[in-house]
Amino acid sequence: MGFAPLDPLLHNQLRLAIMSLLVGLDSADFNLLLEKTGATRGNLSVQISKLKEAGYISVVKGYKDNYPNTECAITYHGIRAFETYVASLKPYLGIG
Amino acid sequence: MGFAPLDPLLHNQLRLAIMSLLVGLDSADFNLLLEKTGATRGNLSVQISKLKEAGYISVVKGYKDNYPNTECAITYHGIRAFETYVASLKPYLGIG
DNA sequence: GCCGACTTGTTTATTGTGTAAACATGTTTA
DNA sequence: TAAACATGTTTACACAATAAACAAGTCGGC
Repeated sequence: MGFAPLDPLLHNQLRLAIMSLLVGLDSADFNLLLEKTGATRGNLSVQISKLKEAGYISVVKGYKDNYPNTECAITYHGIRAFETYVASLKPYLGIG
Repeated sequence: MGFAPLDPLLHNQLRLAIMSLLVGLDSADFNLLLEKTGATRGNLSVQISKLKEAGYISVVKGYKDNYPNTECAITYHGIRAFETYVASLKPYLGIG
């Protein structure tokens, strides 16, 4: 029962919250993530970029009611990474 | 089902591994932690200091077979913090 | 005894990361 | 048309993580 390395990208409160939401939601826009996570815009923007860069989420920029709108969705790769992270973390927590 | 803040002190791979071990072990010396975590000495030393500083663990320096020996044990405060962390983290992971 | 290798840990220095403040761009309202 | 608002992005700073360098003592051969 060793301690597996934890994906550093997911081992961050905000990025993990984003991924956790997207796993259950299929898709969410910037403002929904903002509301659900309680993050600042700046921080949310940065972390979305990192998740996108890693291919964990897809980001589509469009417009909604004339305003810019950023729609995020988790990718298959992201789901795999999230599941691996959760499994790797459990031994640390004394779970399962 | 919001996302509670995660104790930054515990939301770190090495410190979490140390705490996880100490929860189950009552007491462990520097070398045991070194072996079980796979960390470097420098890193382990730093993170032990931080956990001690927070009152999450107690550190007793003595000697074993003529060599310096650092014995670590989790405190009641540390157990509480660990349990709170685990409970706070679960919603992020989609657990219970 | 002395010198080099080993043991146990600490301190430091560098690199990276997290975050909020400042900024950019466009839209609505008065 | 000016002020306030909406949606993000960029940047700058402080903090954190880590390995390398260091310190202090111990053992073992000569």
